[in-house]
Amino acid sequence: MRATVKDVARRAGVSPKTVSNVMNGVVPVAAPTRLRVEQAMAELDYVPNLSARGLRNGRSGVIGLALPDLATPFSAELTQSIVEVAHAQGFSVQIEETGSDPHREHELMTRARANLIDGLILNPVVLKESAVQMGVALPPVVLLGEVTQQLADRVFVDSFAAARDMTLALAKPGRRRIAVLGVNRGRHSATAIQRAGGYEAALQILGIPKDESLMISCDSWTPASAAASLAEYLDANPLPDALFCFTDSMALGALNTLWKRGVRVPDDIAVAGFDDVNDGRYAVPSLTTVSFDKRAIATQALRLLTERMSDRNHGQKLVEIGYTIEERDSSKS
Amino acid sequence: MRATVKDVARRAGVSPKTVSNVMNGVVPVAAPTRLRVEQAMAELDYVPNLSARGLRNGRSGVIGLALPDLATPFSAELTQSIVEVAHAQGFSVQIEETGSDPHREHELMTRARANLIDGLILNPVVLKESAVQMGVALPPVVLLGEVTQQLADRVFVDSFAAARDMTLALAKPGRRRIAVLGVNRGRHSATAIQRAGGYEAALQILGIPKDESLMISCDSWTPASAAASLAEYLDANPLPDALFCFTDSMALGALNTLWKRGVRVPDDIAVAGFDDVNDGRYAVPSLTTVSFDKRAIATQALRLLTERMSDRNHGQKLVEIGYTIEERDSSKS
DNA sequence: TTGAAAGCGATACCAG
DNA sequence: CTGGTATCGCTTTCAA
Repeated sequence: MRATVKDVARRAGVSPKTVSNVMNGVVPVAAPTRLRVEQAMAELDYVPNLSARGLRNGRSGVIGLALPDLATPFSAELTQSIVEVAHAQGFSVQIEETGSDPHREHELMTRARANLIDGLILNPVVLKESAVQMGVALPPVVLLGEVTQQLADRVFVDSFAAARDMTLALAKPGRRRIAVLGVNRGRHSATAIQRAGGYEAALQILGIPKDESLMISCDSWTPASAAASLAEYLDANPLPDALFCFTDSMALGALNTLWKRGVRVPDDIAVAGFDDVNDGRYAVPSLTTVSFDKRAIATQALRLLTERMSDRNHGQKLVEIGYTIEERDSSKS
Repeated sequence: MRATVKDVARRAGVSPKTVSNVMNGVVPVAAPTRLRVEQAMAELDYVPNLSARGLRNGRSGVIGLALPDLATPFSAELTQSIVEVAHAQGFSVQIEETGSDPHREHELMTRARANLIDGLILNPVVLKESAVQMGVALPPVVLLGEVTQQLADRVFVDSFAAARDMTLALAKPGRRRIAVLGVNRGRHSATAIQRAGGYEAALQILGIPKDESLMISCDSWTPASAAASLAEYLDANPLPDALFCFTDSMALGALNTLWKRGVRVPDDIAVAGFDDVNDGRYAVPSLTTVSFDKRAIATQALRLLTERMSDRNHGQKLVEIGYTIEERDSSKS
């Protein structure tokens, strides 16, 4: 049977309250008393029951992290940062996968309280204003990414500007047929819309007419799906001069397809991605990409979340994270 | 203020017990009563408090997943499988990172009860018998991987045999200088020891004398570390005929280094990895690897964990997961 | 089939 | 600075 505060208190000859004081360290306790209590805790191998504490305090010390696809390297790197930052602040992280399903995104937000979590960091894909509005009593939530809505706090990279700048960077002399990979026809991924928008803005700046046939769709943002989509595309279309993939994962799949067909990168086609994951940096050739500080995202998301937890009523807070264009071998001219 | 069972009960004109019965669905409730209760729950936007339930039941419905490095694609894919399988069984997953620190591994096991979790799936790196033995009252734990100890349940791939078979597969005619990358000098990674052992066993079968200078160390199993280690190695040593990296992540880093130096894969050197991550399948060239079913690992780990939770006293259970050698372009002869 | 009341373990209030 | 006590929300005997 596990030891409780009562057991510790009895063994130390004090009251449960004193034991609690020793643990929480906020109320001062006389040194000898503290020593007796600490010894009793050690002897009994005492471990506090967090369910009980959570019930009493109304906080569990756990935050939720919900991502669309847990299998991607980007998810892994972001998760690592968030877990490490959360841990440093005394939070545990409970992880969820939404599968880009708006219904699931909504359920996670509204039922968060049931899931034993004090707050939620959510990377939504299609979450619209409506989904956030309807929940009257939302838990503290911080959104990650480009979704447009006015209620929840949010940490984001300016995908529009980044995609525009990347497109401009790809448009070296002689490279005018610039394709994008990752357009989602049908589904309304906010990220895809932003990045496609930035791409189109760049074309306008460059004076290149928009060509629908250069916008390659790819519903699942995975290497497998990207490789297949690009292969199918190249069977029916001429090789573009450059290919801007909306994620590094897709870019890696694209590189594989190009290599299989004997297309040389960057000589025959320049390739770029977005996210700057480790595997892109070590791709063959190393991948040009939009880079941003994932640790900063984690830090800011946790800051916003804790601020929201302590004051549920302040206005919406937005934090923008900067980006850089990392030109690597896949687009060197 | 959040609604409680009492509020629901009052509104439905029943007792709290009846509300509880409706939720848990085990004790039969008359249809009209159930309807009234369900309506009351909906009207009050009732969400059960899991801390209270956990306190009462002694179970939180959360399991822990502790991995050495959350940033790797392998961690991501394994996490995805475990989250999905756990979710299907009604468990949430709390994620932790050990950083390969044995002290942290031990702490997670012994303090698991404090962390609000019912059980722990742990992928240890250096956990020795001692670390498991000393905990008198361990929580339900399932270990992942090759660590040798006799107490905790475990799901594993036979790394020794897999490494042996991969080495044999690499040893095509004319390829006798087979190197390995990922040997950990100093630290005692159980996985590294197993894989190095399998490699040496294959050499013996092949009648190739072991050559210490072909065992390249690499403490951190990341692409960055692998790329750097291999570069340093190649500066001082001739190119081997084949390179067996102990993880796909390292292999990707190695491919990058080889490519930068103009070494052709597989013509000049065959390369292989271990884990079969998505990014390896789409590497340039696509990566030969040891493949195994990550979903099966998740399924079996959860089965062992739930069995252990319902019976803390049965003997140690071991489940072996099969593997296959996937020969892809990086080692085609 | 349903109701009343006890109690899981930790904490905060209020005395002393 | 420390002790008694009520309480968080839910489930579970035991009765009816």
